[in-house]
Amino acid sequence: MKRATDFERVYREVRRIPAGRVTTYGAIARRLGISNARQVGAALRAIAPGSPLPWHRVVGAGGAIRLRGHGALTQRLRLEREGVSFRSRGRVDLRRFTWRGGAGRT
DNA sequence: GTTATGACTCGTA
DNA sequence: ATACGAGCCATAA
Repeated sequence: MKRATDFERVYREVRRIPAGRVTTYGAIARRLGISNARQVGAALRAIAPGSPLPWHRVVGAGGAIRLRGHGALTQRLRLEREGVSFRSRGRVDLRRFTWRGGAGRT
């Protein structure tokens, strides 16, 4: 039988993040039992442009946007449109917007 | 098989 | 706050 690849599992997890919430690469890695956060980033980097996947809801440790260039702006704009506010230095206010999934859903 | 790459993270300065 | 270095390790070439 065919088992889901790590990438697929990452995508599935990202899809569960509700609008207006964010999570981090490291948190997803931990949740899925993936050895390092870099792999989560690799999965997201591999998605096709225009994918419906809400990839913008994944940020780096401390709420930092890790994308560079144009992508960073797109991510911030999308998040702000969902009501996610940023603190200084472009950090998401994780205290308020981190998605605590699994335990409570939504 | 080997290298190179990186949307990570953390510690140190 | 910024900068650098070092672990990290799956994927792609």
